[in-house]
Amino acid sequence: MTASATSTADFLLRNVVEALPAGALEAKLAEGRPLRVKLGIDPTASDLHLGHTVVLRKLREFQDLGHVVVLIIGDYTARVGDPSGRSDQRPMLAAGEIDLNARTYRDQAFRVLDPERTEVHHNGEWLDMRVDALFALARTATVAQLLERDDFAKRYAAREPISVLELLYPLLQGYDSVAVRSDVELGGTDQTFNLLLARDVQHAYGVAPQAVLTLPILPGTDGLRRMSKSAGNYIGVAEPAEEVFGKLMRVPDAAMPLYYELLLDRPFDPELAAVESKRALARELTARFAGVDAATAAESRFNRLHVDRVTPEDVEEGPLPPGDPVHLPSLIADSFGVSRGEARRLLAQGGVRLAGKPLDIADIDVPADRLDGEILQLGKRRFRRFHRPR
RNA sequence: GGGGGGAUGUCCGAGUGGCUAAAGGAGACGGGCUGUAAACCCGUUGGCUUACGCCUACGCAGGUUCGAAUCCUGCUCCCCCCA
Repeated sequence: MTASATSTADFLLRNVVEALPAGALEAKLAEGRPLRVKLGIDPTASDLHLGHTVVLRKLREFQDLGHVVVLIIGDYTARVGDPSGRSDQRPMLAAGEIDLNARTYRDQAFRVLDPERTEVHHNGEWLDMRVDALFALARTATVAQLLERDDFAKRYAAREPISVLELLYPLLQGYDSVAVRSDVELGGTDQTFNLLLARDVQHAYGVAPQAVLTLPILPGTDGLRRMSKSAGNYIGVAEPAEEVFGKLMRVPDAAMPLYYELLLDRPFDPELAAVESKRALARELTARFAGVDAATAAESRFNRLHVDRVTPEDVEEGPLPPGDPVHLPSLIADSFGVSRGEARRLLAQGGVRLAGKPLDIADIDVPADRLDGEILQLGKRRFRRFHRPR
């Protein structure tokens, strides 16, 4: 092995939790050719989120060294639903929904990846196979082997259901590796089993087994559970700048070191005040995905809203309903999409402001004059200005 | 084929005839505090109603009862075990 292959490997192994089997990556690099580095993403949600970008950034590093990324949109595997890290079965997605999601993935992935060095495939290209081909694939692993997987083992022990289809998932993912002849595959640590099983599948098909790199899982905005759409704790790369910035400011302080390590190129400074390090992170990441201008605007709006507590001027406008006085619960319910009961509750809790001043439950009916041209605020973040229709 | 268990509010999960719009937790939301949409504290969390209150709700359809999430019958769906 050459010295340069070793130092390149060291660079590529930064942040990597495990590189399996030992020395496999170095050996591949030593071949001196552009490697095919695989990442599979199932289009189960419409957006890529920051959690995905941890792996995407690592792929980018490979690209910058001249290697080729093979991005697989798992349109077929999405129909199975990867059970990794889940304790219950996933609902199958409708084909139309999957197609819709798949379309947006490529564009979003290219916010991080270099399109020039990326091959994109849908695994329906090869997984739409004949039954005898599927039989051949199914023969490459045993039930005992598949039950080795941690979450399968737990569910089996707990007598929870495991469908045969789920059991098949790792094999399908492994077949992807055969089809694209991947040299290296990346994934989160929850993917370790699948990534390794792919080696066996490749071997069974007479293809050189891939090296496997696993990366840490990024926690979501709750700072606890892995970032995912279904947990509702995700930050999408295509979200409006304001959302990205605000959501990042909502991430618990305790998760900051990990966010720095996995998403930024510079280390977390424990000396810096929590707010400042979070702010810097939010600024940088928002700029990365939404652009510098949008990030700057998002930050200043955030400051006005949450630091200065100033009512913004540029808010959505709407007409006042006919009738005077105006029944506030109805107006709030219709404008903000909450129920009248909730509007009433918010009013009673001091969560409704008119022109910056809190209203209370006595203000259930308000003269149209008081509302005309003024801004109604619901909670901290929802605003609307009303005008009397002419 | 046989036996057993289950379906409760956004989610998880108590509840076996009235005190149950339904414990508890999570989440979400509001307020307070704050250089954060962090942490922490308090509160709210089915719909309609200024309010009294009314309506809807515990898989679906019937039934028993003064009264049912709780009992009975049928149905649908799900899970486990044995074969």
